[in-house]
Amino acid sequence: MTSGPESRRKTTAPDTGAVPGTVRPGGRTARVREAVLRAAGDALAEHGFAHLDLAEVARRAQVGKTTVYRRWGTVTALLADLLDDMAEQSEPRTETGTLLDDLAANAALVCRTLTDPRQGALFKAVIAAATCDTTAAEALHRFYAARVAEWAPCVRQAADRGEVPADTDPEQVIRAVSAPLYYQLLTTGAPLDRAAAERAARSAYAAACAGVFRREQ
Amino acid sequence: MTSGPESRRKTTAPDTGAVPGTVRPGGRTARVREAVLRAAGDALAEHGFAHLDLAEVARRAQVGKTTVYRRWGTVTALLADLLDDMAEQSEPRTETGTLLDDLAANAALVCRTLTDPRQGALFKAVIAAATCDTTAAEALHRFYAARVAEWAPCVRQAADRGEVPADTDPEQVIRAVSAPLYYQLLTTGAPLDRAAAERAARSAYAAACAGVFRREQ
DNA sequence: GTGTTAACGGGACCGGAGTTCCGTTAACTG
DNA sequence: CAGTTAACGGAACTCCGGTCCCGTTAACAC
Repeated sequence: MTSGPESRRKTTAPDTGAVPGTVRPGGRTARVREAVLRAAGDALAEHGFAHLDLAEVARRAQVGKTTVYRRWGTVTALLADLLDDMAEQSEPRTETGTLLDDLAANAALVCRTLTDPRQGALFKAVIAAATCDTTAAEALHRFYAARVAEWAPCVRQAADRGEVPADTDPEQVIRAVSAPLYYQLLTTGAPLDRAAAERAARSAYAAACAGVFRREQ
Repeated sequence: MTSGPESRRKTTAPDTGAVPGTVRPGGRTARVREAVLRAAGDALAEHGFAHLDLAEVARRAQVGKTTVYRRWGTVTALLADLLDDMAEQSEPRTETGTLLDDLAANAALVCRTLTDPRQGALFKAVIAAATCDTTAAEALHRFYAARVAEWAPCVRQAADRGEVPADTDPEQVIRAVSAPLYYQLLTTGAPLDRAAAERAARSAYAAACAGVFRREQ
């Protein structure tokens, strides 16, 4: 009863089940992706997550509405892709020689990122998306895991120098630097300034020295 | 040219500009509000912020769709009202006698709240809403300001006892307890367990003792 | 170069969120 | 206990986000 595969052979390919953009990722496809991600970032910085619609993104990117829906489908999926794209352009870690200064540098970097109108808006949006969508949440976890892993070595070096207990978990220290900054961004109206960054670094440093972040047992 | 106020006097009142529910807040109006807030909480725990629509809330609450749109209008406004409602039912602070234990009690409370399926979902949703809507953001700030103010006294008492520097800012200490818990909830997949709460309390305590949260100068 | 077909793009289409209209119910006043 | 009218509720309507269809363009293979 099934119509044979040779019947109705059209120029339109049968669905391969795969996501569009994976078989011929060059040229036009790459240009479209770039334009859409840029437009999405712009729209996000203006309207925020709640009022972001794919049709408008398509318009801004001068790309067919259908294309955006076919390749990304949902706002959260687009955000996840945007975050993955951004993960590739992270500033390299600086090394100062002391743990406190390294942490301060990290805090300043986080602070700068969250304060930047464009990046800040993006992060807020992705966090919002992550609260209600698994795909976005996983992208966010991946992103922070990578960032934390990049900065962890400075804690390991400090442990070698004897600045903190030898069995200190480096990743916990790095997260302790970011936590108060994100918390302040989300739950208070107060602006993220240099003092807040300084405090975040000193707080994480004091806790690490006190042995709060030592591994279990 | 304006039609006089006596012309066309209908039974329907002219718009007073005020939000419905403020002039006759008793009886039916109160019942409607209660039913809608309950239904909104239920829907939120199920679908999350992104897929919450007011029509469904109205259906669950067995209330006219029009009523919900008239009184709240947007999802974020409804969330703000829901948060204000929740702010009234906070558990009272416990007093243990030492700062570290007080902070641990606070951390445990926050942890319990965020872990609870219903309250946790609500908080995630409100945070998401706050990232893109001023009304929700203000409600969130009010909420945390109240919570922080409730717990601040334990730091003040500790300062009197000499546990921490006298010019320690109590609110910063309390926020330092919550920050890592919220950060973990949002940016990692790791579950919020007792150990995380314990760490949050000890970290804030160590930093406070080290004088990180002293007021400017 | 030529051929295949992945990927794009315009336009018609559809469903449901949000609005408007107006009649009904019941909260407050005296 | 009436009278006034704030607030509710059903139903029709509008508008637009998201989908579908199908023709066009151009990436990759040879």
